[in-house]
Amino acid sequence: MGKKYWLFKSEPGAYSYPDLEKDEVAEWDGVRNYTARNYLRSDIKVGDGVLFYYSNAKPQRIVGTALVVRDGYPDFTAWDPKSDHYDPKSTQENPIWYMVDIKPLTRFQKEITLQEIKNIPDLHDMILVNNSRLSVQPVTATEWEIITSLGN
DNA sequence: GCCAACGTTGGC
DNA sequence: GCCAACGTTGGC
Repeated sequence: MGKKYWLFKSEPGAYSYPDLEKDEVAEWDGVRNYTARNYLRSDIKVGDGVLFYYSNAKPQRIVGTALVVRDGYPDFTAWDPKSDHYDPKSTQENPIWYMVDIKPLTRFQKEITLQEIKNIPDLHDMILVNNSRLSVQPVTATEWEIITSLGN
């Protein structure tokens, strides 16, 4: 399997790119959507590229890239009753939710806004454009190339 | 702040 | 298993 590409969303007030740079490695926890979970559990692998997107921001935009440094493993925050992401249906024997670890790669010199993406015909098929709700989504190699060459 | 789109829940 | 009702996300 070759290298694959993804887009992860975060609200900058909840977890920003500078937070990732400070932490050096982030556990991408708290995803509670089955489509996104399937990607995290089965498809996202060490070495894959991640576009870091700010949702609910002004403007919404991609601010940089990150690198996957750990394959999917159970999201233990689901087991913690004190966590905002607690889910009593998930157990250590039968975990429901998964996460990966990422580290910062490059912070864009020029951030790419959602509006710019919508203005580029070759990016019109991005899930970001067509299903704005999915918080972990695949990106094609072509889309990755266009966006990173504009940003860096 | 509004609301469309989407995902999940639960009654049947 | 279907689908209506509800809750959430996130763009505008």
